[in-house]
Amino acid sequence: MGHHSCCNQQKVKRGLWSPEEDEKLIRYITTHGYGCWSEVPEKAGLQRCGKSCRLRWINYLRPDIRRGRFSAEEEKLIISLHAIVGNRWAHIASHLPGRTDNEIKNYWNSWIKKKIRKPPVMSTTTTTSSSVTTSSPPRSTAASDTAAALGHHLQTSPFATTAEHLQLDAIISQSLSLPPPKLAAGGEHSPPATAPLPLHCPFFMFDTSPPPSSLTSPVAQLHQHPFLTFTAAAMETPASYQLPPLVDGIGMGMTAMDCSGHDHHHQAGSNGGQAAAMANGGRGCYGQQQQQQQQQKQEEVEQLGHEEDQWDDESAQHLLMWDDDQELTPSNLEAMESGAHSLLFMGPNDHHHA
DNA sequence: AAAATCCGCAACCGCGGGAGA
DNA sequence: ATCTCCCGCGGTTGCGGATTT
Repeated sequence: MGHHSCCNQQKVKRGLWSPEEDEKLIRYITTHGYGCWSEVPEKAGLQRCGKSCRLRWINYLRPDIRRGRFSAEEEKLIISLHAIVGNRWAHIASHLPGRTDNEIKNYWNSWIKKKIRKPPVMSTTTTTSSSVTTSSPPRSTAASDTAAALGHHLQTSPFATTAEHLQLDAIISQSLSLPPPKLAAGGEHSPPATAPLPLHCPFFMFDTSPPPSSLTSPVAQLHQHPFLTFTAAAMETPASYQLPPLVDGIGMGMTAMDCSGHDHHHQAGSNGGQAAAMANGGRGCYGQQQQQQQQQKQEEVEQLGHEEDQWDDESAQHLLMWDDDQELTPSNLEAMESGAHSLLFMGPNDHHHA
């Protein structure tokens, strides 16, 4: 395994940076800038490759870098953005000033993944904070529809333009920074008027095209649900009620997983925490035919040891775990609908895996 | 107290894409 | 049209401190 082309020279140092090296790099960049990274090491008197210098500067030495723990708001933002764009860490980082993609990636891979593995305790007595989400209805907004359409387009079209990516970016930014828009008026499936969803509720990037009129099942009625607008195609396939793809393959092949398992234990999808979750307003939702699979999984989970530390984060309290080897069944959907679910959270996807 | 294990984080690696020759 | 260089990104590794046994 050779090093990167810029690192082929002899005497290129690797590993941790010393304070002296940091100082040299800072001094050089603050006085000269970094026009061409490949030239930086030589001009700065460093025995590093340009790539290493760039990484060190961007991830650690930049003056505007923000260090320390992620705040609750940042955490929610990460969750929401990840639900939309998936593992595009640089994209997510662009919405979190002072945070680097590397930092967010590490954060997600450790902390949030751990949370997904240690699911919430579904208490019947809701907390004060959860009262917001349990009563919050699904909502659909013009912005989310636009984002959904854009997301679908960017995913499916090889000719998507930079402007379209920027547009999606703008919508995301706006939606995450402005107060939740009012619910659309009217509609036979209008949700009850309740408090707006909290910040952490992400968009749904599903196809919002109307279902065939022939569909009259509860599943089909979900199309009218402003918050659960799955594709008609997905709903029409009895064998596998899989969620339609989100942006860049997010949600591909993801299917429903039990959310009210015994002992409140849930497991995210395997393959390194590839999981999605759906809030269910504090209620469990089961697919009966999933029970056996679930039990098997539960046993595996229990063998892994138990969650003594409970998942008490508000933003994660009502997540229904999904796994990519299980199916989203009509009964699941009905249960979700009746529970006035407020959050759909899509975890990392593994569509890159073979 | 020492060894083993876990976990967070910094850094590396490989790949894809854009720009320029 | 092709090649080369460089940048930026996501995935992965490995170090070192913290925690557990």
